[in-house]
Amino acid sequence: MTGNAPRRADALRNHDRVIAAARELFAERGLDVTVPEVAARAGVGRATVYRSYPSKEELVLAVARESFRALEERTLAAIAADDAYRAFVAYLPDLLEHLRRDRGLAAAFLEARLVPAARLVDLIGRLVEAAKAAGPLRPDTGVLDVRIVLCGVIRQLIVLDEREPAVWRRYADVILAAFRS
Amino acid sequence: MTGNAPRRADALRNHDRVIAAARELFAERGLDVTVPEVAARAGVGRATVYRSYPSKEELVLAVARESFRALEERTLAAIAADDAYRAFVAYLPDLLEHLRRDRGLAAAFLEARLVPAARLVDLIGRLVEAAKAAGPLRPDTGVLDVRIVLCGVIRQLIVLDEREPAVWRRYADVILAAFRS
DNA sequence: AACTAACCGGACTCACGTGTCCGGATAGCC
DNA sequence: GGCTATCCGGACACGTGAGTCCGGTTAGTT
Repeated sequence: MTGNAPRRADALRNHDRVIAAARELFAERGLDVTVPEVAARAGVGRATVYRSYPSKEELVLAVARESFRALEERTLAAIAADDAYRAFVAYLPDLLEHLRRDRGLAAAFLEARLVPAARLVDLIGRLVEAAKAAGPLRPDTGVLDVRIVLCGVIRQLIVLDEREPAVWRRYADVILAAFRS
Repeated sequence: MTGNAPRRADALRNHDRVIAAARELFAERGLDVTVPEVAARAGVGRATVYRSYPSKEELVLAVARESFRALEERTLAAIAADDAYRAFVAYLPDLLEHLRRDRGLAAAFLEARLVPAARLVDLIGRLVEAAKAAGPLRPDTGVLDVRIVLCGVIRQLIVLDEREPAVWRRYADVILAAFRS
């Protein structure tokens, strides 16, 4: 790690295989995928996975970090928009579509203990506050509503294993209605 | 069981202790309570619990059955009300208050595989349909919204361990807003 | 008071998933 | 082509919770 000694070629190749397998499996089936399953799909042994990522959480973060960063950027852009309300209205279906496509990302998003997830939820809270000042949202709306309503609906869509894009789109609209005054 | 032979006094006493302990623990902490914990609180051994209830699910049902029946009755009454919309508006905070008070009941309510829970959700769906005909609800609202929005918000309130009555009351209102057109 | 059938509960098995270890194999260098 | 540091992965240790079993005990009857 620190000494960044040149790692052996097979180690690098296996590392790539592991993260590719994890990316696929997490996206398809969420974070309940077990480490042995990831190892099997990658064609390596369990211990090889744990060598690159000391715990399953590290693996999850490695896979999801980029997606979180992208979502954060979109959120910041929406907050900074001229009309934060319109930006929020456009943002919601976009967010849900991303989460629908990647079950692992959605599951990570709902994991309040995960730092990037908590940060993103806070940002969305700030977006709601900004939107409130620019459009017809409930005056008492805040980050708690994001945590309860937005996260609750997303969690339930996952629990019920809903995959239909139209259904997810519809709930973007329903969530918006819940926030509106 | 079948021969309903007169059970010994100590067996009946232990049975009562077990169900009382289960009722308390489930209400306080939900269904994640383990069977050993129930046994310990009841002051009996594990096997004694399994004698009365062959599986944990049976125990849960035994504890929750009465509450489900009561909720079903209230739901049916609301469906049959003159103004189903007003009945629905009054019903929601009432339902949430019951679930807030009994975490085990709330957890059971969210367990779609549990027959009484599924039946209650269906009934609430019928209530929504009836209310739709009598008041300003979205025309495309139905039982799916109950499953996603109502159950989602309740699940998230539990996940975040929210216990404040005022917060639960507020979300009864927010859910209603989500259903409204 | 003695006897027996029923009950009690500690100890056990089983299943599953995370994380560790060490003997064997192999890549990279000389 | 040989040597060694590094990596590989099957086997293992651990923790948790559900559900079972059997020797000891006690309630209820005669």
